[in-house]
Amino acid sequence: MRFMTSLRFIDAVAREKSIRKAAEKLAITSTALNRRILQIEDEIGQPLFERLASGVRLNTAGELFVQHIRTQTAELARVQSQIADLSGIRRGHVRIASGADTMRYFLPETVARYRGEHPAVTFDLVRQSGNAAEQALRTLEADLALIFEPIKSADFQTMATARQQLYCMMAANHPLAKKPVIRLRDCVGQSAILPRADAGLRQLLNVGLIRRSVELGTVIESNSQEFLQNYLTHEMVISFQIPIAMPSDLITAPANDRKIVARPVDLADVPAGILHIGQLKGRVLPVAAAKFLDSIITELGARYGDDIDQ
Amino acid sequence: MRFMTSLRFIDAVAREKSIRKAAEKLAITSTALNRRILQIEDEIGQPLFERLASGVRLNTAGELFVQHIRTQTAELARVQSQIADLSGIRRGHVRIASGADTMRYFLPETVARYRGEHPAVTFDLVRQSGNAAEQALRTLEADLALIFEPIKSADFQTMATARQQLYCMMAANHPLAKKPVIRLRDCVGQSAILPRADAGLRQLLNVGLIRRSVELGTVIESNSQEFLQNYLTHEMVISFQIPIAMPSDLITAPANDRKIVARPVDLADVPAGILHIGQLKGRVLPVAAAKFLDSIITELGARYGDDIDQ
DNA sequence: TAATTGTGATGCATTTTTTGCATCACATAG
DNA sequence: CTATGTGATGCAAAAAATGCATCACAATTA
Repeated sequence: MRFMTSLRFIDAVAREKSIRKAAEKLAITSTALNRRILQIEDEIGQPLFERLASGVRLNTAGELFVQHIRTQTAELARVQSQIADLSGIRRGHVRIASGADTMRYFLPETVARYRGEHPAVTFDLVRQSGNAAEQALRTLEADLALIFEPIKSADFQTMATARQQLYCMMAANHPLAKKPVIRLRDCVGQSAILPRADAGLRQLLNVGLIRRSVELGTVIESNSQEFLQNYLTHEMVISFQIPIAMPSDLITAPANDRKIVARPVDLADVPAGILHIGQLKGRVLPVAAAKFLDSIITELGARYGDDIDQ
Repeated sequence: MRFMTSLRFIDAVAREKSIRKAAEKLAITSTALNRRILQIEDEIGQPLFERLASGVRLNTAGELFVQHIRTQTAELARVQSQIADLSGIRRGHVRIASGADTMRYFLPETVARYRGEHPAVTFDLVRQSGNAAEQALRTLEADLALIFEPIKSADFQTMATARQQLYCMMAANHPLAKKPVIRLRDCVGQSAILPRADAGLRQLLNVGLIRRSVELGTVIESNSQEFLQNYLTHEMVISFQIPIAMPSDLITAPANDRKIVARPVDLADVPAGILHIGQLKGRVLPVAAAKFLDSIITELGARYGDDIDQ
């Protein structure tokens, strides 16, 4: 949209904190960008940026104005999506900020199904921590966030939650694999490979470990879920995972020819964690995003039934 | 604001329902205006206007987009006002839609006091019927509305109300002037001059007249309050008015040297009417408008005390 | 301390965009 | 059918945006 150009440019400068850097990203010269900014500042009647030797920084007026730019950009996207929806073919763009848990299987499957019905809808999927995801909602870089952690921001509006019981993962020939349900005391002395401390799953597990006074032999920490899962076939260790981050047939299907198995951890030891699906409070989502949110909720309902709240 | 030009133009065409007429109002050629519209339609991906032989008309997409333009324009005004407020001197523009009642004395006095404190704030005051005022809020042509009538729109957010008792007005030497309180039965057979049927006051009076089975000799109807009031000194007739539409000292000050007097109508005959002060539901007002609303409420409180609700 | 590097601002020529005139094509009213 | 009004379009002129070269300033580095 042509008339948004100057506003987009200002937003870019605000994010880059430098006119020259922003100009490079925007594929124009710093001269042109600088002039657009001076022009807007002139029309506003006062500067939006402080000029520092190292670049620029938003002043108070700039903060207000950039916030306005971001909400207006999001609003425009919503209206465009609404208009596109009039023609029957749903178009639009959905931006999702989410943790690694849902990026593995849940989102690929859910997005694929949605795109099967609405091929003109495009997606941005950004893997981020809970904090960053909440921030992305606030700066309107994301429409939806899926967060498996306690929610910290008051601006987060939870649209649905899914309870996720912790599962213990291990090679099929691991001694613990024989038990249908794992108690934490069974894990004493076991070597474990775990996600890093900033993951919601790790926090959940820690609660149980402290409560039961169990210590694990943590031999590896990684923020790569791929690594953790694939490592299980190479050494006799255990790991933990929540259902949504596991292949959808891992729990339900018989484990005869599997190399890796998942066993639930007793809820008395580790309570179920909560996956939050939400948006920025008070925001009206574009049609495509709102409908995809419905799609997520339906999918969660089909998978976890009673463990879903809306 | 330069970047709003195309949007402003589209809004103008939507209001004029003709590109050529809008172009004239905007002081450009129809060619330029037409091209801007075609460009935006091209960017949106579908037409916003239906082309008729008599001009243009918004289609559904256009309705959505123009609504967006109007809210965006209002939002921009709010942000600008907020930014201006940072510098200490309050700037801004307040647009008020109101009936004739408050235009006579109340608004001139209240606006003057406010401008005394904030000379950089400018005003638009549009005298309109209740319906039109509600409509003006909806199209974002007005920030505030003062309506002495039942509210019809669900989009109207009442921020304050003031109860207004009906007063009977007459020349000081009129026989009824001796009574401190007027009963409707006192008015039987009196010649009366009244506002037209679409005024809130007239509707209020009618309720009482029907309830008490009283008929007035209505000799003149007019929608000019000036006319009604000034006519009282020329013929022995009565009229009716609410306090807010009377000079502020008419009720309180002694009537010794007055040519015109006001006497309250018994509340048992005619209930008090409600003056509604409000804005478009859900809208965040510019600083100047929000503060002026405070000012109105304060002024009403000072005048009518307990008869104010917030 | 002096040189270097990185920043935003600005004059001038160039390119791109917007505008206005003249005109077309079409619909409606008389 | 004619006259009048509407929006659309080709083309030249006017206006605006852009890029290059360069300046002035501050912070960092040698």
